[in-house]
Parts: sequence; structure tokens; C-alpha cells
Amino acid sequence: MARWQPGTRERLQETALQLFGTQGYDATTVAEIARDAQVTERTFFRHFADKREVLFAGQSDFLGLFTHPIEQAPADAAPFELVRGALLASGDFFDAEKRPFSRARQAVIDQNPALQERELGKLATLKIHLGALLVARGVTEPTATIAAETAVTLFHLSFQQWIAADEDRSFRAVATERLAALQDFVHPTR
Amino acid sequence: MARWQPGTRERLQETALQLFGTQGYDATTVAEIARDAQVTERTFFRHFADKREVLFAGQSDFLGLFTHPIEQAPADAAPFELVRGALLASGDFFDAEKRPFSRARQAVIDQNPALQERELGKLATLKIHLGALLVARGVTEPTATIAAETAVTLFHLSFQQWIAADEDRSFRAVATERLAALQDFVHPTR
DNA sequence: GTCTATAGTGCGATAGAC
DNA sequence: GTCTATCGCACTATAGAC
Repeated sequence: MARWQPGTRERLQETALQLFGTQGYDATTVAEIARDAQVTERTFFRHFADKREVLFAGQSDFLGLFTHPIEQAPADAAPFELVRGALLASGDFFDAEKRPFSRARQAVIDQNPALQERELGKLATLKIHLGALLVARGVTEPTATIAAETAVTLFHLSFQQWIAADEDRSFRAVATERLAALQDFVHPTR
Repeated sequence: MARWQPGTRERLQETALQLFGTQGYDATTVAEIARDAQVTERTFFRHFADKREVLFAGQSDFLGLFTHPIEQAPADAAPFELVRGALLASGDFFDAEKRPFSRARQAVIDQNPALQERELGKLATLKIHLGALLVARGVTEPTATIAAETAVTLFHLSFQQWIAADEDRSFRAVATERLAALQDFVHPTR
């Protein structure tokens, strides 16, 4: 008999999301999650640095989705085109099938300020990576940082709208709308 | 003899910043701050919801600085002009005299991810207030949210540069540079 | 895998301001 | 008398140290 079951990490994440959804985040203890997932509290904290992290671990795979199109772009591409390309490409990850899960996860996050702060922290990490990538491509400051901030902000706003209750358009369609709104905001056509 | 001295809140904030600066945030306990400020631990938590908050409480006065110029602007002002006005006006608060204090406070925040997350949370609150204000002025979505996000992001980036070690220009000068960089990023002149 | 420090909560009692 | 700031203490959960 195996000493431990495979997929402990994933089991903890699923168990946590389900408990958070039914009981609320604060009302769910780490001990409870661990018990339901058949491990000890100590094991939970070996997989996740803190209680909040169980909801966010694993989405760093998604960093590559954002940076890959930028790395592949022609060397003379303008920063705004790099951002546009990365934003639209990131939408491929968020297909219709993932929308229910994303909504359930976000519903938990939206109910707890501490989780909202962690979400912002993760986005800030993405901004820093993206800014460094743009600098490596020769974009100068302060443009590189502004471009990175703008890209991640547009991603976040697009994502929020994509999972809104009454939204059924694709991520790409929502993101395109926000890109246009930014351009019109900065340089109004009339 | 009085049971309690006036200005407990401010005393706790000053004591905390000093201890954080010398010992580090994690190495300083709430009990220690309370002892130095001549109150009990319980009193600390009556003034501040959590340990981090002692570094952030009080800066909500600064919200008005941001929103006031927008409320005063002519009804037909374009969103970008509202943002520009608010950003430059907020700079009046950050005069040369405040720079050393701001640098000391930020040095503590920069050393601790939990404090960085709280800072992002505070900025997110400002974004929400600002977005609601723009909507109340008749700006439609998604432009209102994009304008609010952009305004607060430009503020944050300007502030970060303003307190950089080698920076001696005024907040206004730094912010103006970032406004120009955004415009050039979104619609390059060449 | 166990043990412990710290953060943070709940509640009743108390002291002074009004 | 009411209101508010403080104290004091018991308590739980997180998180890190050993």
C-alpha cells in the first residue's frame, strides 16, 4: 500500500475551494481542509505557504501565456502592439469551459479582503515580470513599466468582465473592447 | 492622573514606524509596540484592525485631494483631462518636506510582501472610489473604470519614482513625465 | 511530526468625559 | 445617567521553529 496518495496538492485545492464556497473562507479552518483531504495540517503548509495561497497556486503556468507572444514578436514591434498581442493571446487560456470554475473561485475571493489583496499581489508580480521582459527587449523606462502596468490592468479588467454574471462573450471580445476604450480615453477621437 | 493620554493612535503609529525601521516589521511584535506606547495589546487592536493597518491608517484624508479637483472640473471636461488634473493636484500634498518620511515608510513596506499587498489593496479602494465618481459625472463604462485604474496607476508609479533614492524633482514634474509616457505608449508619435 | 509564539477575537469590568 | 476608551483575560487559528 502506498504511503501517500498522488495528487495531494490538487486534492487540497479542490477540497478548499469547495469548503470555502459552502461555508465561507473565514469559517473554514486549515485543519478542516486537511482532514477532508486525508492529510495533516502540516502537509497543507508544506504545499502552500499560507492559507490564502491554496486558491492561487498553479496559475503561474499562465505567466508563460502572457510572455510567450512577446518573446516571439518581431524586434521592431511597438510596445503597444506587444501588449495587445499578449492580452489577446492570454484569452486562449480562458475558454468557455473554464468560466464556471473561474466564477466559483472569484466568488470566494470577492467575499474576502485578504484574498483580494493576495490577488492584487499576484498581478503585481506579473507586472514586474512583464516590465523586465520589455526592458530586455529594449523598451526604455518609464515606458516599459507603464506598458506592463497597462497590460496587466487591461487583463484584470477583461477577466472581471468575462466572469460577470450576465456576460457571455469570449475573453478576446471583451479584451478587444477594453483596448479600444483605453485608446479612446487617452486620445479621444472627438 | 488621567487613565489615558490623548493621541494614543498617533503615538502607536509613530512608535510602530520607528520599531519597524530599526528591527524590521516581522521582528517587531504588537506587544512591543503597545508597551512602548504605554497601552495594552488589546488597545492596539481597537485602533487598528490588524498589525499592518498601523502603517496605512490616516492616508484616507488624501482621497479628497484626488477627488476634489474632479468634482470642481467643468461638466464637459474629457475624462483624460479629469485624470490629469487629479494627478497633478495630488502632487501638492507631496512636498519636499514629506519626502524623508515617505521614504522611511516605504522602505519598511518594500521589505515585506504582506505590507505590499496591503498597499495595493488601499490603491484598489481608491480606484473604486474614483471610478464611482467618474460614473456619477456621466462617464460611461468601461471608460470610467479604465480612467480610474489609469489615474491611480500613474499616481502610484509617480510616487514610487518621487521617493527613489536619486530623485530630486517635484512630484508634479515626475507625474507629468509619466502622463506623457502613457500618451506616447498608447498612440506613438512615430 | 510536535511544540510554541504571535496575531487576532469576544466579552465583561472599569475609569473618565459629557 | 450615557458614551467611549481602556484594561484584563481567556481563547482560537495561523504559521514557523525545533
